[in-house]
Amino acid sequence: MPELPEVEVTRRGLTTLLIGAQILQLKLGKPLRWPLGVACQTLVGRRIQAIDRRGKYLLLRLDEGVLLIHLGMSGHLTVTAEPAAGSRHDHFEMQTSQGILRLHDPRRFGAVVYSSDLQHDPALKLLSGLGVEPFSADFEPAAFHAALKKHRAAIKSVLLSGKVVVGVGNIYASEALFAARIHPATPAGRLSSVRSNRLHAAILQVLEQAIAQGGSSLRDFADALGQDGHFQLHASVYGRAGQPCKHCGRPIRMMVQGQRSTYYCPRCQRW
DNA sequence: CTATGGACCTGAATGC
DNA sequence: TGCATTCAGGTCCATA
Repeated sequence: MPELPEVEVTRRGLTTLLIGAQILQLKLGKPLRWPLGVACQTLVGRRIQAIDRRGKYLLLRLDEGVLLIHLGMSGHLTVTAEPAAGSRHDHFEMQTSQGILRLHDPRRFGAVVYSSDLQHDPALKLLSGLGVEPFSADFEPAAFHAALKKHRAAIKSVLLSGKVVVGVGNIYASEALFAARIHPATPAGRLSSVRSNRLHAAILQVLEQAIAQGGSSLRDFADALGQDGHFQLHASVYGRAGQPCKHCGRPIRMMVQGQRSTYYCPRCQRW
């Protein structure tokens, strides 16, 4: 679930519920991707002042230090009032004065890492090297085109790498390339400025639309039970191998790039 | 420096 | 029905 839109929707939901909350207790389950990096007891009493996002990382800014949360492949954050029957995949729980923040993450690729100061390891290492935020002023067509020129790999892989722009995951990489009518295997550095501009616009459009749709899961999110949103993704190509292209009717194809599935229309998307 | 493949972990879906 | 294989929304790290 967690591509940038889901993370952003989560961020907004958490912001309305947890700003100003004081941490009362922390509970850890099985190990996540990295250790928390601080004794739980140390964080008790601190307050959540703001919740930001960098790429797919959530940054809970405390009155001292930052809690960095990543949802990995299968992570899901909820806030509930009740202690609730703990599932065996709830690996992080933070009881606050305004509810219990709970990370449910079966695959445990997610992480919760504390940093007393973002200029510090390991947080610095995690956040440095990330590409520009798609919704920042830095994500601008000419700069995007210039950045793509440095890469010889397939445009799909470059989008996924997050080195040029963050937040475009496996689903939206395919979707954005379809919207821009660009073949996923095209070398990134070979895109003309016209096509690069089209991709730039497509990325924004696809992410914005997904966030707007994710808004429907926001209500569920704020729900006391924190049920899963099930907001549907009406994908044009993702997961639609063999089904007709919504534009030309030809069958959508799947190929593997960098061990990830890519979906595309061989007719609408060209080099 | 860029590019590629493996690793991490669990559950659901598919195949025999 | 049971068991093995494949695949899944991410990204760090070692290697070439």
